[in-house]
Amino acid sequence: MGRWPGCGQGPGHRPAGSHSQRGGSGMDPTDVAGEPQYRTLLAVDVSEAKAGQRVRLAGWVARRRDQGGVYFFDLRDSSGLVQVVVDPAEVPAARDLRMEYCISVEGIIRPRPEGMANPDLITGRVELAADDLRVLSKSEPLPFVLDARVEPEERLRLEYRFLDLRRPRMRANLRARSRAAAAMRDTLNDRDFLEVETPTLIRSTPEGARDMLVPSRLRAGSFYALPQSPQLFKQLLMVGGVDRYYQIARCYRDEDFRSDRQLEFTQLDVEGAFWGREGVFDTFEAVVAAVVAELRGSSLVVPFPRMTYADALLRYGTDKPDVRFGMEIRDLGDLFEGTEFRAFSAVLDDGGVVRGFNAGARDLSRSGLDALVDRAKALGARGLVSGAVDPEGSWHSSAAKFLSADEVAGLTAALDGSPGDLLLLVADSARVTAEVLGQLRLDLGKPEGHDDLSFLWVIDFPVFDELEGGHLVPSHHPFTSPVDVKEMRERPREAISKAYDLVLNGSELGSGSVRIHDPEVQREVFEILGISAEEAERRFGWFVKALRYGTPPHAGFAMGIDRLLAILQHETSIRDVIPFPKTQTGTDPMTGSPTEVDPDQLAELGISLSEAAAATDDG
RNA sequence: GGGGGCGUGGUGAAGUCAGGAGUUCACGCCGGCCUGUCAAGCCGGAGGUCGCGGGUUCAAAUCCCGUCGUCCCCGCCA
Repeated sequence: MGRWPGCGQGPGHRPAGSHSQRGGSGMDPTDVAGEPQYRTLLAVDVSEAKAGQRVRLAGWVARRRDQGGVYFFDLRDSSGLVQVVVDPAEVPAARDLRMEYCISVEGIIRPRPEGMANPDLITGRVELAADDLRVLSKSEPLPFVLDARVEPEERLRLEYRFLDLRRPRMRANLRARSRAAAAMRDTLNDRDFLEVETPTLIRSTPEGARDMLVPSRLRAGSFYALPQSPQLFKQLLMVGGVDRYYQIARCYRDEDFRSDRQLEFTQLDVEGAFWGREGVFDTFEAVVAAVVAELRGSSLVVPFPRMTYADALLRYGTDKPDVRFGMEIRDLGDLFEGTEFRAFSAVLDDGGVVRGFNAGARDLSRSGLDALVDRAKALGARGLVSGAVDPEGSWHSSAAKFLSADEVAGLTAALDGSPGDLLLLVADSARVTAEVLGQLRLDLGKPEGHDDLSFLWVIDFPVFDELEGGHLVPSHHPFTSPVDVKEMRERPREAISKAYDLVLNGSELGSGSVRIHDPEVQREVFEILGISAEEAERRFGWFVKALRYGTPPHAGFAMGIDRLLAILQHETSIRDVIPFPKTQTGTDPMTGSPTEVDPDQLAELGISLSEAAAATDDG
C-alpha cells in the first residue's frame, strides 16, 4: 500500500506509482478494464510542472463562481482544492452544478493568466481548463454551509457528520490521527514491540468506573463487560512471555461525559517485562516525540522533566500541573508562625497551611477582586487574602493592617513580589488550599492555545487514597507495586507507589506503573484495601492464579490518544478528533443510538425491562 | 445527582435585561445579469408555530413555571 498522497503541506512530494498517472491525450473515461476511470490525479498534485497535461479529477464542487461567459468552480477532493474553469458554451452541464455535487472532470492543466494566481491556494498558480464534466452524484442543498467562517451547532454537525468530515479542519484531524497512529506503530515496531489484540468481550470486574455490559444469549442472565482498559490481559501477556506488547485499544467507561471524556475512547496501551519505570519513560518519550515530529514538524526535548506528586500538589495545587507558566504556589507557614492575624493563626494552630502565589502585575478593580474572592469561596475556600505590592514595597490589602512589617516584607520576598504584583493567599487545610490556589492559578495564568508543549512525568504517587471516613482505595489500581512493601504494610496512608502519569499542558495524557508480580504482595494489597481473600478470589482469582506461575517483573503505561490529538490539533474537545463521537448524553444524533430493541431480542437474552426503564424509554 | 450557558427562516448571529405588528445582518437556496472570478459581484425572490407545554398580561421571541435538546463545569472517571 502506498501512503496516501498529498498528505503534506504542498504538492510534489507524492510517492510515485500510488495511482495511475497517465499523461497524454485521448483519454477514454471507460478505459481501465472496462471500468470507468474517475480520476488520474489528485487535486493538490495539479501543478505548474504538469502544465499542458490532460488529466481527470474527481471530487466535490466546493464553490461556484458563474461569470456568465466563463464559469469557475473549486473542486475539492481528499487532498485539497484546485480551480476548474469551463466555458459553459462548450460544457453546458457546468451550468447545472450545485454545491457538493460529486463530479469527475477532465481537461488540460494550464498556468493561470498573468496576475490571476491565488496565493492562498497550494494549486493557486494553475487551473484545470475542463472540456468534459460528468456528474457522478447530485447533492441536495446542504443542512449547513461547509465554511470555516461558521460553526454550526454541534448536534447538527454530528447528525450530518458525513458532511462535517468534508470540512478541511476535520479532514486534517482525521489525517493527523492516522499519521499519529502510524508514528506510534513505527516507533514501537522498531523497538521489537509486538502488537497484540485483546478481547472486547470480557469478564466484568466491578472496580473503578462502571462497566458497559453486554448480555450473553448462550448463557442467558450472564453478561460480558467491555474493557475499561486491557490492563489484566496485557499483564497476562507478560506472564505469557510476550515481553514487549502494545495495542491501540478501544476502552469503555460508563461515566459522565466531559469535553475530554467519551464513553469509548482510544489508548496506546504498552507493557513490557524485565524493565521498570525508566524503560517505560524512554519508550513513551520516543513515541510522543515521533508523533509530535509527524504532526508539528518539531522535535521535543527528551527526557521529559519529572516532578513528584507531593511537589506537584505543593507547587501547582494539582497532580497534573500546567508548567507552561510560572505563578508557582509557595508555602508561607513558617512566615506566619506566631502571627497576630487570626485568620491565619487559627488555621495554622489547627494543622492547616497558609500558601499563596504571585499572580503578576494586573490591574484588578474592586469588583474584579471581589469576583476572585467569590471564585475562591465557590472552590471551597473560607476566604481569599489578596493585595497588590505597592511602590514602597508594602502591601495594599485589607489584611495588611493585621500583619507586621516583617511579615509583609517576608511575604513579598517569598513570592518575589515587585510593585504592582497581585499576591493571593489562602489559609485552609492542605487539600483545600491546593485545590483553590491551583485553580486560581489556572484561571489567571493558563495560556489560551497549545503552541507550547510542556510534557511532564509526575512520579511517586501514593499507593492509596483515603476516602471520607478513612476507607482506602487504590490511587492508581490495585495491581500497582508499592515502592516498599514494609512501608505499605505499616503506614499505608503515606506509602509511595511505583505509579506515574504523563501530563501535557495541564492535561493528564495517561498513567502507568510498575506492576505487582509477587502473589504475596498482591494478597497484601487486597487485604489493606479491605478485600477479603474470598472476595479477591471471586473477583480476581483468574488473574492472581497467573501470578503464581513464574511472572516476570513488568511495567507499563497507557496514553489517551484522543486527548493527545486534541491538544496537538489545537482542538478544545476530543470529539473533534473522533470521527463519530457521541453527545454529552451518550447519544448519536446520526444513527439515533441508543435505541430500544425488539422485544424478541430481549426475550432471547432472557431480559425484561423494569417498568421504570420501559417508561423512560420513549423510543 | 448538582450548577451554569445556549435554543430566533436551511446555517450563523442581533433583538430578550427594559413586553407593543416576525424586525435586522451575513451565508445558503431559487430566478436574472455579467468572459478572469477565487470567502466573486450586482438585481430580484422565496423561506420562520422565535425548541415544546403552561402561566402572567389588553399584548410575550422578550417576564414566570415546567419540560426537551445541546454545550461547559462540579460530583463521578481503579
